[in-house]
Amino acid sequence: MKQTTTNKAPETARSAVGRDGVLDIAARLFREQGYGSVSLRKIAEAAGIKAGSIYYHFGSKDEIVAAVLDAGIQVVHASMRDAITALPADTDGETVLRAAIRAHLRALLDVSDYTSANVRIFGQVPQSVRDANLPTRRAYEAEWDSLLSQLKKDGTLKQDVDVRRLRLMLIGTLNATLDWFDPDRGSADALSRTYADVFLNGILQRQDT
Amino acid sequence: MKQTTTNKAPETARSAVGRDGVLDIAARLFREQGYGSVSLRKIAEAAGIKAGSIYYHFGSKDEIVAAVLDAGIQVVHASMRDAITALPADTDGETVLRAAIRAHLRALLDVSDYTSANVRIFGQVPQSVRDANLPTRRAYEAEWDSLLSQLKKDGTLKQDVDVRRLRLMLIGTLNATLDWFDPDRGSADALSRTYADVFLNGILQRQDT
DNA sequence: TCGTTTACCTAACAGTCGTTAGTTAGGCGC
DNA sequence: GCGCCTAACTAACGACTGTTAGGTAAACGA
Repeated sequence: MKQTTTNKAPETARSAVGRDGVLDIAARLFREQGYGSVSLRKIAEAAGIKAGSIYYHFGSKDEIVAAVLDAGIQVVHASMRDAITALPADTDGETVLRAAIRAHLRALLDVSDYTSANVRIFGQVPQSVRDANLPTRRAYEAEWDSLLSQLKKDGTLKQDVDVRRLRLMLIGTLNATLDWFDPDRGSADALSRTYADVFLNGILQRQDT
Repeated sequence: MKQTTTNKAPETARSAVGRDGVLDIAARLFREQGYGSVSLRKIAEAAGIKAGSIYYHFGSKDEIVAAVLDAGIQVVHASMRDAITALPADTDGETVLRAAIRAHLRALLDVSDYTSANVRIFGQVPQSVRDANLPTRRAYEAEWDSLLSQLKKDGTLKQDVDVRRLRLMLIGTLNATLDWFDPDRGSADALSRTYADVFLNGILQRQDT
């Protein structure tokens, strides 16, 4: 999603940001300021070009924001899938779930302006743009449901958990972190361990010690 | 926060919505559509008046949205405090925490457009408006920290929980519900029980059966 | 009955928005 | 050297924004 200029770096005009560069900048601004406060003129200025020039790369503002949203899910989806497929086949369920949580949180907080922009602005964009992002979202949700269902079947999770509800709760909790996370107070990885501890074992002091 | 017309119902002009009525409508629109897409003209139209007339009741759009944000926290704060002070003094810690979770979720999902509007638009409003809402927020957060600290001290909670982090996680999780909650799929109270079960006991199948 | 207050109205302001049309200049293949 | 492609530019469009100034009509206290 980054990797501008596959070969020789164009440098045609002064700026040389190109389509990918504009998209990177749009994602960063959307993450920082939300959807409504980011105008095409702001994006253009940050990219060192003029507002009208954006229409050489994109057909509309909606097209930009839709591209940002899709890329955001694809990044976190790939991050989560890679994390769990990289584990040995006989890894226990708890470890797999911890890895998935860590991968999601990493993409959200450390790696990708696209993923954080998606979480931040999804609720602010026009309905049509939201709808266009839904298939990509559903694929990611299905990946989680598949993982959680398997963990339920193999006895890692309690048998009375509602997979869909648990997935909504999990992803909602992780995404909410974006509102208050401060890297100076602790890394995303440390936070993911806390999250996993709470979800897996709860916060209640247990009698059976 | 509702209760328009303490005594005789003005009915002066045609609409008779008044300041409180405009605020109610603004809160509803903000909850439904977010901050950026709700103009003063939309609020005015929904209230049956003209845009300029809003300036009789409020000095600016920021003043409206600030009033909505403050009321939103006050409603959920009162809901949560009332719920726990209504319990008998010797109520066990787990029950108190469950009551607090239920009260927050009720205010958010069932009772108040103000609370849901706050959660929805807080991240979208200008910095100055956010700052103005902070003292009210901090008071509510302090109430939670006080509750969680006491539960930790009396041994209800594990001794290694970080109160601040747990509070951020808890409220973040509850608020995230707003993005997907559908009353047709289950009540807010039923959902709050699921939340409490997960947070208190975790989702892991336990060996000690 | 008169003056004041309350709650609205109309009309316009300057600014910003997404978007479009037409133009320009550098680099590459032929 | 000529023509094309790429990536920008300028200038303007209509729509919409928050906001203001000044006017109006109904209700109320004296």
